[in-house]
Amino acid sequence: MNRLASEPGAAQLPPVNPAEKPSFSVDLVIFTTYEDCLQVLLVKRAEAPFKGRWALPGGLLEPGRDDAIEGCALRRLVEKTGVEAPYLEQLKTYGSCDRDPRGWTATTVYFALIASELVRPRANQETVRWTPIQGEGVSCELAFDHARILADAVERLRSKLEYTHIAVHLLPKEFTLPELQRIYEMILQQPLDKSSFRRRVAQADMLEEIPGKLRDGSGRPAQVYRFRDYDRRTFFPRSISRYAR
Amino acid sequence: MNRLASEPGAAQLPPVNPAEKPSFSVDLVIFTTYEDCLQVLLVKRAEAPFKGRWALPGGLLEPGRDDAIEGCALRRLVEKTGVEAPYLEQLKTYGSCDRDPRGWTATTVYFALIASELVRPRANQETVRWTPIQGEGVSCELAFDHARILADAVERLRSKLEYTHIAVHLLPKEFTLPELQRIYEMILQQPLDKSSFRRRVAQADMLEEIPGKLRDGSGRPAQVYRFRDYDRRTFFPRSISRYAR
DNA sequence: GAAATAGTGTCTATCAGACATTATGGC
DNA sequence: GCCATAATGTCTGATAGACACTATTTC
Repeated sequence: MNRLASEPGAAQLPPVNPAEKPSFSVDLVIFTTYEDCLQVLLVKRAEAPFKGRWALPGGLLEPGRDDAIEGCALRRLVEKTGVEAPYLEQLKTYGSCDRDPRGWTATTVYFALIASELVRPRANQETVRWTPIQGEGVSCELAFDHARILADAVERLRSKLEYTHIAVHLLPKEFTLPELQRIYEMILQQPLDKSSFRRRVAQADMLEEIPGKLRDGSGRPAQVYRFRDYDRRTFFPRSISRYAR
Repeated sequence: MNRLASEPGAAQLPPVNPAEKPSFSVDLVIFTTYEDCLQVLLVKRAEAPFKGRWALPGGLLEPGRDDAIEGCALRRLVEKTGVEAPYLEQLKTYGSCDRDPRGWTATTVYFALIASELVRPRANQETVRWTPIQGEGVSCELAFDHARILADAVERLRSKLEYTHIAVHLLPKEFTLPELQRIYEMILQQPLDKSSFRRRVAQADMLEEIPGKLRDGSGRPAQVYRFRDYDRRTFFPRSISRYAR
């Protein structure tokens, strides 16, 4: 509040050299659950830099094509997975002069949750594949700063699982409570008490049961539920980790 | 996972027309507490568009000057306030073709908390000023989509107050518990129970008392505390709103 | 002593966590 | 009947919220 009374705030341009603009892209961390494991979608880079390495899907924002950042993220998500109505949330923006050897770049990263049942079979496992999350990331080396980005996304996902219901977006429209609990345990990597988990879900009042039942290979069939309101955000009063045994 | 096996993921390449890059800027929501009210720093726009309107401070990222986005935010914050070590956190990135009449722009917004005692007296109240937060924003009309951005920042601040200790960054290094409680009440806009508040702070074990005391105009003097660790993030097990009476 | 504010003590309704018990299917 | 899993019931220790009470200063 001392120097520069001259600075006109956000008053920018016209006379800005466009070559001095940083490149601006949108990247995606797309999660699903598959074979009892949290998985992330990776693509293999066909060009230098990091040619041949696995990376998060994404690409340059195209001002002539995308009206807004989120629209760009959604478009690329649909292109990659065919899923039209995913859970999509902005994670963070990463930008510096040294995260890409080609120069100053900024990328806004979104993370998405989709049910694996909705993903259409992939054409080419050589260039696009699901990769299981182990700990904070994946076992292979990723291009650019994508390992860091993925770690941030996994942390955000785990954190939000503690106090929201977003895990339902990893399941198809109809599911059972044991299936939902399994998602939580899989991602949080710890067993949860069944009774407490069900009490918590009931209190949130976010599910409605469907009079039909689902049978399993063995044991008593489980009640099938439907998510009541895909838009409303449910917040739990306490952290779910306290349900750990 | 079906169409385009051609897309090389984040592969972006040299031959992109720089004129098609969106403009990329960094904006700041700088909060302080002052005269018993949460305040935000606004600057008056000197140029069109929105000439004469109040706006959030910020400006274009300069790749030749800033190594990273956060560095750019910190530089502009120091320029505006003189505060060297603020609390600074990335809020969100807003980008679309219609948020600025001049064309496609993206802006990464940071929000900062500083103690009003640390701000050096401003040079020119005509172009830069603190403005009290009322409800979700300020009473005057803001330029661009800054009203929406400010509302998001206020919401984030209130939300984080519920489960973290970030309010200490709005106070000078040494303060009393009634002062800290007053900050919480001011921002959350509800009275809190003194006993519960103190129990909560004690459990977080984030403050250490200084054997000296602070006297007030009237009544018993209050113990002065110092924040134990400005880097460690303290999380509370429960939401603080439950302490409301 | 009165007023004002800081700080402590205590009671209680609530509830998370633990675990036992019952329910319902297949074989 | 047995096994496996789903679903419900019950007990208890911990604690948030409420509020009364004590402490320490100024006037």
